[in-house]
Amino acid sequence: MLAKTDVFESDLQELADLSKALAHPARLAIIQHLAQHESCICGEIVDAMPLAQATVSRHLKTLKEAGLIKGEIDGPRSCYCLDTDALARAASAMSGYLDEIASSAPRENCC
Amino acid sequence: MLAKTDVFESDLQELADLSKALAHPARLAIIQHLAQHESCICGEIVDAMPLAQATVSRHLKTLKEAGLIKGEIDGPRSCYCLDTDALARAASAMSGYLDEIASSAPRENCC
DNA sequence: ATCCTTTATCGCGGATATAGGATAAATATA
DNA sequence: TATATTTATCCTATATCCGCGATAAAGGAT
Repeated sequence: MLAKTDVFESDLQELADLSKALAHPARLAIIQHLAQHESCICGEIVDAMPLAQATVSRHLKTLKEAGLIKGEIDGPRSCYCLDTDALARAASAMSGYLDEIASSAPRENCC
Repeated sequence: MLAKTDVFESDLQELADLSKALAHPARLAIIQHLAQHESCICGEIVDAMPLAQATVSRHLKTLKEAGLIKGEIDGPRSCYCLDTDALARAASAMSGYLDEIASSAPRENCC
């Protein structure tokens, strides 16, 4: 893209990036899985998803690039887990935006 | 897509769709603009965005298809405004998901 | 050293997303 | 009726996303 997005405020850009990371059910399911299970071995995530290993690995990379999860490549095993601080910041940013919208006065005079 | 996404739970699919609608700074800016201004004439939204009219119109369509905004085509003018009920539901769904994640026990034993 | 297991990456094909010029449609106005 | 205004849509180009088979990389096991 021709960098036309640079003209938007950085907080909106960050929130858009976060939304993009959340914009796939597989990634939402991976986050949920990591939250609900002790283990975070990659193979178990793959088994829990109805997708090929390569596809899951790609989603994990996307989540890692977004900073929502952490991963340690440990030889033939990889350990993934949530970045709880980052997720808390993400939740805060998202609810901050949506609450600000929700608290705006309704427009009865149109639509 | 080969309908592979159908295998995910519908609530995750809906949340992913919502996230996708929010996954562009222009759309976030449009929502913010509609929340902050009385008027919701399309032309004013176009003027407020650093994008071409055709591009803004497409983003508006995306938001409308996601159910986040309402629009009335009224001759040569169009009136757009927030669907506050839908946005409230969206905020609830998003925070419900993220809070559930955040409330999961942290995993000190890995990563 | 040779397999075996696990995971990341590459490469391809197909589907979407994004941007915007050009144009059409709808209506108000002169 | 002719014109101007406003907005949606069409079209094209480009970029990104998605899924997955194939392969590479990195250890562990025998």
